[in-house]
Amino acid sequence: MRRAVQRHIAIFSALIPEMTPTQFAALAKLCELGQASQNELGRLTSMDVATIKGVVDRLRARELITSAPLESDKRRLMLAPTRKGRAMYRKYAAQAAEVSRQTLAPLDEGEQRQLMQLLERII
Amino acid sequence: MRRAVQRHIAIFSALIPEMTPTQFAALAKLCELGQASQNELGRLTSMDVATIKGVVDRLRARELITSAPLESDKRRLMLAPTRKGRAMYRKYAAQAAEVSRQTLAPLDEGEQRQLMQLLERII
DNA sequence: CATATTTTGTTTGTGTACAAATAGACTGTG
DNA sequence: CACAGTCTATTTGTACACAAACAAAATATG
Repeated sequence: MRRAVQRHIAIFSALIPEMTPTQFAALAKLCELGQASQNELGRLTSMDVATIKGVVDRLRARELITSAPLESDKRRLMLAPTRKGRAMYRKYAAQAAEVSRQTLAPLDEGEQRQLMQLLERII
Repeated sequence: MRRAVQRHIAIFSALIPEMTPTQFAALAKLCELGQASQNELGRLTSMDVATIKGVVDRLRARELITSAPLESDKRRLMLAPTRKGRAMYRKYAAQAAEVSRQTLAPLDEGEQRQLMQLLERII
């Protein structure tokens, strides 16, 4: 599994050198949701609180997302993609699908579905 | 895949808290080989040169392995497990198999074999 | 209402993981 | 022999990934 992930990340970096798979995952999820708190986004992308903080910090530093404390719950840090972040997401959405395609390329379509289903079940 | 690896690591940590999966992988491979250069061990465990260095440093700090420059090729750093390292490996070899067993537990035997084979093919 | 508990976020420390630059040692070829 | 190219290891910098400890805010419960 570790090696498979390594290969997947290598393919991602080749096709989308502008950001990491983790950053893209967070940005993509946030674009789908429109907005979310940092903690929510972490849960939805399976990232630790410390990890998501780092990812969010880097996305914010690149002005791909914004963050602001929520008035109604001052603990929560609401995140939203910027125009630039949404543009970045749109730009690479198709490429991201291509990453999956290339990663699974050695398998035929049935095998690909099978692998995905088996992985789902051991999560 | 990332989530599956996360779960696998969590199971590993629960059963073998004394070391990380990466450290165990390196120690196990070195015990199987008897000895190897740092670079060789890195290649055989799919670790980057910088990564294997860190892993080796930590294993050596815990006196699980030794390292010495090779007389016949002064570039190479020959590694070997210590008595303590071999004992550690023996102690956890069965537990490591149990980690795999638990990780794959949601699948029946045929599905487990299938998953392994599919993963092999996308490496 | 008061306080115990939970939730959210931050900080620190350790451990992978990889790229790129560097240095020293070896090998092959002219 | 010389020296160009290769191999091994190190260093530095960036980016996940998680545990543990902490603080502040919100909620639950008596």
